[in-house]
Amino acid sequence: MAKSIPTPKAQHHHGDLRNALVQAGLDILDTEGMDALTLRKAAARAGVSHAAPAHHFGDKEGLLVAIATHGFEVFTATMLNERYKTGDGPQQQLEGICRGYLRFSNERPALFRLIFSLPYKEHLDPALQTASVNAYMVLAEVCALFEPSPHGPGVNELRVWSAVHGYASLALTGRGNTRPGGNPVKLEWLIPELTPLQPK
Amino acid sequence: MAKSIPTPKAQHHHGDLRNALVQAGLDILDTEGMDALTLRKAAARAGVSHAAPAHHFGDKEGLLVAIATHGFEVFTATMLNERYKTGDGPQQQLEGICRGYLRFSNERPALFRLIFSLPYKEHLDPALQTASVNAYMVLAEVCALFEPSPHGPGVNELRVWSAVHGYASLALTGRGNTRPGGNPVKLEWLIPELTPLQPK
DNA sequence: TGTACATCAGTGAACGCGCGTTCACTGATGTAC
DNA sequence: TGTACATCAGTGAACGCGCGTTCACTGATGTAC
Repeated sequence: MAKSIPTPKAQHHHGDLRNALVQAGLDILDTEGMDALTLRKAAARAGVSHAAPAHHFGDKEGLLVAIATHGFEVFTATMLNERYKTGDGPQQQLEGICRGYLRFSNERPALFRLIFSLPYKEHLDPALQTASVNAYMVLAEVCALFEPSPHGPGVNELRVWSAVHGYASLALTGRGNTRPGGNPVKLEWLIPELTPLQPK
Repeated sequence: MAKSIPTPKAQHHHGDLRNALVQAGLDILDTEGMDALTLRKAAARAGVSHAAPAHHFGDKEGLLVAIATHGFEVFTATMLNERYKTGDGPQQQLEGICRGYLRFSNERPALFRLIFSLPYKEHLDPALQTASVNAYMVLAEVCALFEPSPHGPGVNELRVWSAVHGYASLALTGRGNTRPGGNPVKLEWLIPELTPLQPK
């Protein structure tokens, strides 16, 4: 049995405040956007005094890093979730993760912007680094099902990534469909054509 | 002859304060970044009281729009400036404007982010709209030198734009060269291959 | 099992800061006659 | 050319705001014995 019955009254010890603050931050991003994301609002949404976040994150940057880390994890999960939906072939898998990419940027635009606004190389937070690399690995794994680019390793990944990231970014500012006619854009039009590996 | 000799002392009438404030804003963006761009700092850099900007721009949004408008014009000029540097052929022109695109994003990252962070469709400021469309027209004109995409009008533009915009954005966050080896990325690797029109 | 004590987590008040905006004002400019 | 007056552009003081951060504190938890 639990040591004490949790009452609706405020308890001094939250128990899982760190995660609660990250969740609060994600909620604020999704509902009010980046500018509204402050330590004070996150604390308020978590039901805690506004000085509490300092204990867990030190400063605001710390909270942003924690949120971005979680954001990359959600991002990775979204891509993986779409990966096999169309089929098992290399092309279907590639389309799947790109569809996941666009779904994430479309459904959680503020979070998408946040995770790609933190500088990559200088930032040494290990958890963030890991989460970021894991997201990239989803793409790299699928690209390994294709013939490597004649221009060198990683070039296929870069081409696909640039195309889908660019389209996602442009779409977020309302420039996704500047064509006169305006039929919906199909994902296949954007993804560079790669040659699947021949099974021996 | 001028009516009065301009003295180094502060004059009540600036004469060209609107442009001076836009220039001050551009300077701040280039040297200190987006977060440092405030009405008060722009006024200070223009050598004017901090309440002066309100007369010309109403509020902060107004200054941002004016800066972004100028930003689009510089962006357009940068692309045009590179357009013929490699050669007259369609492929060379296309590479040229893409090189200009990347040069602009690389040299003026904060300005680049600003012009693509203002929402496109909802924003009705006519000058900004015009400047933005003019930038797009540079790309559209060069794409007109190629066979139109079988998928419909504007699709070639969208593919090229997505690729180069995505690469530019990723490079700004330090993700432009994630490949193990790390040879410099060549522009031709990124641009989708289009078929030049056959001269009849 | 009970007690003493160290450690940890969250509180609440206070701090200074820079910000955008407002407003009555004043100095400069332009125009009518 | 000169005068009166309206209009315009920039001033400087003041306002309230929300923010991140600090700090002594208190309540809760965990541990040693």
